[in-house]
Amino acid sequence: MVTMADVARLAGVSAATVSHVINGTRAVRPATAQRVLAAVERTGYTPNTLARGLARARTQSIGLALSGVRNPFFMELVGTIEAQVGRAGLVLLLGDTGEDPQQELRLVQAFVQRRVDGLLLAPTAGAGDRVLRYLAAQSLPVVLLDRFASTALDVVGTENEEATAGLVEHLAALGHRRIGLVAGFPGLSTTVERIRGYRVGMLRSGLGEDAKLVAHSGWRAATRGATRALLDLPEPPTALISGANHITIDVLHVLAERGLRIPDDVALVAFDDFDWADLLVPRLTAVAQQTALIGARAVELLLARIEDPTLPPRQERIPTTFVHRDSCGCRAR
Amino acid sequence: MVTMADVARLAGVSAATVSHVINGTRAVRPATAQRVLAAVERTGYTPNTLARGLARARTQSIGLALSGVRNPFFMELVGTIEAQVGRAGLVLLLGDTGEDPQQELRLVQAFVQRRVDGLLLAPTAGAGDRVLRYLAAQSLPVVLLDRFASTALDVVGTENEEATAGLVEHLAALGHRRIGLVAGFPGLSTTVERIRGYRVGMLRSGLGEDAKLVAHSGWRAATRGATRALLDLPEPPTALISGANHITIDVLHVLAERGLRIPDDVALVAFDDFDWADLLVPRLTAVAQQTALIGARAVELLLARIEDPTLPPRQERIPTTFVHRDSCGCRAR
DNA sequence: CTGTTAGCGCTTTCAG
DNA sequence: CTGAAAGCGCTAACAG
Repeated sequence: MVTMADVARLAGVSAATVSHVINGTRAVRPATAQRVLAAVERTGYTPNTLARGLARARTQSIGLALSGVRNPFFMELVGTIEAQVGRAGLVLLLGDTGEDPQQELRLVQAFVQRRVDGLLLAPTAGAGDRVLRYLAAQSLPVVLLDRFASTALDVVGTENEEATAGLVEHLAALGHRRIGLVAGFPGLSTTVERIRGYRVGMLRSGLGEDAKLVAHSGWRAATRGATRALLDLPEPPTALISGANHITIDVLHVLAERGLRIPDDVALVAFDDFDWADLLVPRLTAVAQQTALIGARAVELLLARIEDPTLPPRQERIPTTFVHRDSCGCRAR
Repeated sequence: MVTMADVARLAGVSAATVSHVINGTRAVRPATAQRVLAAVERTGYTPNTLARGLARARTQSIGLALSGVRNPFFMELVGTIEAQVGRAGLVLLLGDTGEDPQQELRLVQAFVQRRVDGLLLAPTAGAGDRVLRYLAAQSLPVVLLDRFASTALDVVGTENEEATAGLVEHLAALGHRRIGLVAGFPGLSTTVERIRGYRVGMLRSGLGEDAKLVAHSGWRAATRGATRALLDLPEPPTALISGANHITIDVLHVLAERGLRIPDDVALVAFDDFDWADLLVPRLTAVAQQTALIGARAVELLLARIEDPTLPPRQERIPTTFVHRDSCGCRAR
């Protein structure tokens, strides 16, 4: 591996000069610069970012920790974030928390050890304590993704409550009285907020609260079990709301396995939209998160905070859009 | 930020000793070790991986470069690879090539500068030259993903040709004579192999070659256009094969927009399966790639090569599985 | 079993 | 406009 010293020798200058022409960090006589550049070219020199990072205490990299296997929504987010980060000339370190606080902590520590300049994190449900405290101690620029787990940090996420309430009201307006919710991973702020939104919607629609109508899911098997339990109620719901991306797929599977027709036997609306949602029969009515916006905004906030760590914490709610299709039973449009 | 020297001072030992107890790299008197560990604990010391990497010429990180936005299949791959890499105690740097050779080169260079220990790359179509040559010059452990773009490097990918031929034969056995193919991104080895497989299948089935029956797609708009063109042929195909993941979604959209019924108006089979493929009506018949296996194997090969860079190049073809459902027109099972 | 001493490759004062 | 030199924080001989 060719080093800066090699280039310096070949160009007949000092390492300092090489460094400066490479970084454009001080004026260099054009002729000298030319020789350096030529030497770089000839040797195929590539700066060693480790050494640079060590000297500068800046690595031009940021960490992203979330739970992707669990959630297609996050995989989309990874895409938009990677693009954004790349455009800023930074490199992305990616890790999967698996929704496990232990793993999450390990991951975040690994990132810290790598001296990332900033961190994007979708905190796990149990995270409240450990990771957030650890992060605070590191005074590392952080923005939380999707989940409002702290008011002391920047957070970018979706407006969950009103969106879910809207879903309920839509169903209620169609005459549904028993509306079930298959809620997301327990303990996440998104889950909590969507459940709250569901309640608000029920109340506003003059429908009582019936705790039995909200099913608490977990990992895949649990989600299907919870859905079946809902359908097995003495008085089963006539309409279902799926609380998230991956849940929708499970709900659809269960409905199919029971031979229930949508929307006639049971209407369905979902939180989170898909590429292929209008390929289903009936086409899926859903609330869509603005993934690209969320990702872009999160990166912006992080870069700003890296620039100026003293900024007051900002919490941003990105609005959803309602995609009115047919599974709600409207024969829409 | 607390440094190793701080810990050493607090524990009343030399930095060398601290280093050795942390890395378990030489025997240390238990009592001493205890003091060091205690000091680490008290100070909340976190090793600086940059410095370590600089000294060891090893970063415990690997780079992954592919085109995710373009391809859900790759996003799945990212998931399995991340898990595998994490399990090995390494960190993953992720970058998106956008199927653009320029961007790909920049990305790979960024990874090299970061001194990743190894690289996983799904080379772009135009990559043959630049990147691969650059990589060769770096003598960096590399394994290519999905695309057989070099015989000098390790490659892990799917068995494309026979799988596609099988799809054709399946359709032909059902009586189809005009079978169309919506091929993938031009120039990729996967695309080339699947087209070849298509031809083989046609020949074996006693169907001639008709170049007009294979549509060459590109980015999204192009894919839909190509599909429409196929359907607008004077003698349109009675069956369609989708050449990849994302193409299937576009094909389905076009079919829907034309009001064509599957499989009656046109049968459809696809390369690549989905989570939700059996939620469609009719359920989609497809050839599934073993994503998890591909990812796992790629990481294994890379780790092995990092251990021993002199290994001869290995090229592995992971077999596909045929998921027989209804869109082919069999009313299967 | 432990400490000293060189680096690893780059950046950045401080002089000139 | 340019060079010398002192680190950045850690590892790894080399001595004891």
